[in-house]
Amino acid sequence: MSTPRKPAAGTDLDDELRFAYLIHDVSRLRRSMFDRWLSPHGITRSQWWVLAFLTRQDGLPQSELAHELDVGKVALGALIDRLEVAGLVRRRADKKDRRVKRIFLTPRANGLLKTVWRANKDFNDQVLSGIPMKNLHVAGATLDKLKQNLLASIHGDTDAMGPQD
Amino acid sequence: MSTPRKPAAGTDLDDELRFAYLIHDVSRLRRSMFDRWLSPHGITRSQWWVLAFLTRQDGLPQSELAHELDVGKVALGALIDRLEVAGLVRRRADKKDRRVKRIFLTPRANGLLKTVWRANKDFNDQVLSGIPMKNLHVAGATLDKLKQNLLASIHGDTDAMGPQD
DNA sequence: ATCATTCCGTACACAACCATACTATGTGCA
DNA sequence: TGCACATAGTATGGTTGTGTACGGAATGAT
Repeated sequence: MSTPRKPAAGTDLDDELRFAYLIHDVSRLRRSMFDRWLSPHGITRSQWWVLAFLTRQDGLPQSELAHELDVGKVALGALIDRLEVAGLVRRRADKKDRRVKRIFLTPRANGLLKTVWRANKDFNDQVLSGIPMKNLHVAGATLDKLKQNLLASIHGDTDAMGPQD
Repeated sequence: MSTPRKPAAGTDLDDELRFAYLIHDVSRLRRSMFDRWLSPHGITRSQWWVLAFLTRQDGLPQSELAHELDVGKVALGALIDRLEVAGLVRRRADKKDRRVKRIFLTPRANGLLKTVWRANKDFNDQVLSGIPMKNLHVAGATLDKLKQNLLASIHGDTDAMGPQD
């Protein structure tokens, strides 16, 4: 396996930048479109993400939820605040450990979620239309590798990454 | 044109979700890594992005800069505020049109940029390492198509996209 | 039992982004 | 000229996210 350190000989800097920019761009576009699309429902993408996760694991402590969603405790706390005000979730104290507050969906949230789930699927269908399955898989694998590289650079590889002072 | 509405027959919902999540994830990871990496330099990724663009076109009006960077006028205004405080850019009034303020890099910014440019390249090299050129191109094309779909859904196609009430 | 440590959630401060509304200025049309 | 309209930048307020610091509660060691 001659996996070169660079993607390939002759790769132009602009190619790399273009790709980095594309990811950033597509991600931002998708988020903003989905947010706009979601706005009539009265929730945001981040809020939806929280609710969606709770449909699979209701009653999680805030910390675990934050970890699963890969978001800070503070950010999640603020999200829960708004969701609670909107009547979509409820905080309930854990009886064994008085530090933790578990988050539960309300019936109202369950109703909303059903609508949004299907809508999310339609959104994905539309956005992925005209893309051959094969390309989707190659792109998926590429992004996966990218993700691994990024994760790897968090752990041991940081000395090759920056000033570090 | 039989561009199917779905990417391909048999595409699983989970495939679509996985891909959407991958983009989101990779983008966020990359941003956060780069931000962390950039922090010793005293600027953020967004600020760096502004400066980088100015190296190619110094003296742009705020509005044009905002358009080029695809960010709102307000967001850019706030960015410029901070960059000005940090002594990295300067606002100067246009003589012909007293409404516009043109943004210029300071010498200090030019020094900083030189360092960050090369570092950014190293970062990209590292993150893209082990990815065959061919895959990068396929993934690029896929993301491009995705972007076009997203942009298209802004204009005419919204009736297939959501509740719209 | 007490003390240090660790963990949970929150408070606070800040960066970034969006949408809307506003001021000041320029432009075009009657 | 004068008035409607468009544009540049700012103000304001809301959402999401980060990092740091803090109080309350559990835990482990002595």
